Amino acid sequence: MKLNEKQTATIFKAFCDENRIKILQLLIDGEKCACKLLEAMNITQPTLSHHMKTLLDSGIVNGRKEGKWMHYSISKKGLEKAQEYLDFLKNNGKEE
Amino acid sequence: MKLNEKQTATIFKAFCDENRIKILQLLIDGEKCACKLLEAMNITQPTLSHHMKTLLDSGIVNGRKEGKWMHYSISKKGLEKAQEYLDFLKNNGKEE
DNA sequence: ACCTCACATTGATGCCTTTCTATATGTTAT
DNA sequence: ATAACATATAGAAAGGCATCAATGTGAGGT
Repeated sequence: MKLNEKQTATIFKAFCDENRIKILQLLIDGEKCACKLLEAMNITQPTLSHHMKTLLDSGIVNGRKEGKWMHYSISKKGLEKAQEYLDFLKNNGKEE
Repeated sequence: MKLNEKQTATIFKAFCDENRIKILQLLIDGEKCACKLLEAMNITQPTLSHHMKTLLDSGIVNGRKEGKWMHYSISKKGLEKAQEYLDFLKNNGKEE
């Protein structure tokens, strides 16, 4: 595994907050702009922005700017990285 | 998915702390007792105990008491639960 | 140019987590 | 019984994180 402990923790930060899980659920059926997410959640706009930053940093979510809108979507690549780590643990440290 | 946001977050708490990742790495090559983990880590015994509780709560680690020793190991079942959730996200909310 | 809208950033506050020391619990050996 | 050991728990201090109101930025529209 080429990731260190800190990097690994950063990836999984995406999944260890209730509100971020809620956001991921909202993104399951495809890309959404921040304003749509905000409507669906019970938090203020700066709080959403904060969580989106965490999600982007984790690599689990992609961001795309279009005019004044930010569109967010789940990153399959990011998910695969997380999955790789779980597989790594499951296979006793063998890389597959 | 039968898990709510809180439960999901609890599972992934296992992976979002640097020290807990280090502990998981130590458990990769099989069951270890708390004292062995303590030797390998740079933390005090109560701190280790705290992290082990978090790991047990997440379901990612199993605990087995034998005399005065606690033996910890990675739970394949717990890992699979985490994997299921990642698959769920990856497959746009389809259960496989 | 100006205003408005969508979002990010700043700074403050409260809470939750990590960490420690000290102590309790439970187990084994003497 | 008691001593020694392994681990858990309690309580406190420190740091980090989530949250908010206020403000900044940057894009479009008038």
